[in-house]
Amino acid sequence: MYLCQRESSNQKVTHMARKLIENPNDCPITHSMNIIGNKWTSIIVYMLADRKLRFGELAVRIDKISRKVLTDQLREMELRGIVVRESYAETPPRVEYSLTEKGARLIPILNQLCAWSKDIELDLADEKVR
Amino acid sequence: MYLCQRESSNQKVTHMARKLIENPNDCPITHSMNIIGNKWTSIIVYMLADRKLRFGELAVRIDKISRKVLTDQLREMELRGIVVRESYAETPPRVEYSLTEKGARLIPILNQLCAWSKDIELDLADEKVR
DNA sequence: TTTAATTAGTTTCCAAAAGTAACTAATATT
DNA sequence: AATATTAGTTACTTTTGGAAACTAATTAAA
Repeated sequence: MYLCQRESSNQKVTHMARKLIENPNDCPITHSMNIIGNKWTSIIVYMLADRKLRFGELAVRIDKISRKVLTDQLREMELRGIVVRESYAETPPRVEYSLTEKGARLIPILNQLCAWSKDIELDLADEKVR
Repeated sequence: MYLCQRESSNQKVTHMARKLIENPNDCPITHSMNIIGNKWTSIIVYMLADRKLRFGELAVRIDKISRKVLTDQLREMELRGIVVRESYAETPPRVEYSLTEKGARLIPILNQLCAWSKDIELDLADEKVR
């Protein structure tokens, strides 16, 4: 029930591990949520829809994401086969992230999700409280 | 940037408030993630697809969810207009949750997500480590 | 007539995930 | 020698999620 970091690119295995929902019956929605059930994964996929982006480009486009969390998410997504990381031995370093086929197949679904959320009359709950 | 609990049904306002991603440009995917970007919301919606369910029915169907988190999620979803809570003054109490129109419109999207996740060859990352 | 059962939650306390800010390595440029 | 650049790390704090025991109100059973 843990997704465990293995050797990937040139990172050490720092035992970052995310707790997954147990899913003995292979409930597909549970499986889906174990992959994209967090704040950032879908946003990252969406940002990569058109073209590959460098780490820093992702960071500014997503704006409020911290570099640490962006790194963590990208690692997990790489492990899941949603993104590909390409690192160039240049100075300063260049690292590009792009969607895999599997990641790309999420895009139309995310578009529908966007349509769904736009469809929604601005409700009270969206107000900023405190 | 906080979603704040207001009077709902007969609960007191215990200042449970969830931090939302700031979204000044109304990015639709960010908006979506502020609504369903967590482990449980989609699973709860999916469980309610066919019919209304009582609190306890949801709890056993979702299995590993804790009662506290289930309560929290349902409150937030109610606030968001995704579910409706109907409480009957019986003993023992009966409380039923059902999807709103808005919630129901998520179902076809979740079905596609399920198809996407089933489509995926069982990858190494799914192994239970530790 | 105390005792148990039922349901929809709370409460307390602890673990895990997300976030912040400062720091680093390896050059290239000024 | 100092500064800039990029893709991260590190150490730390805050926020969220989770486990387990507890409660209220009433009916049913012993």
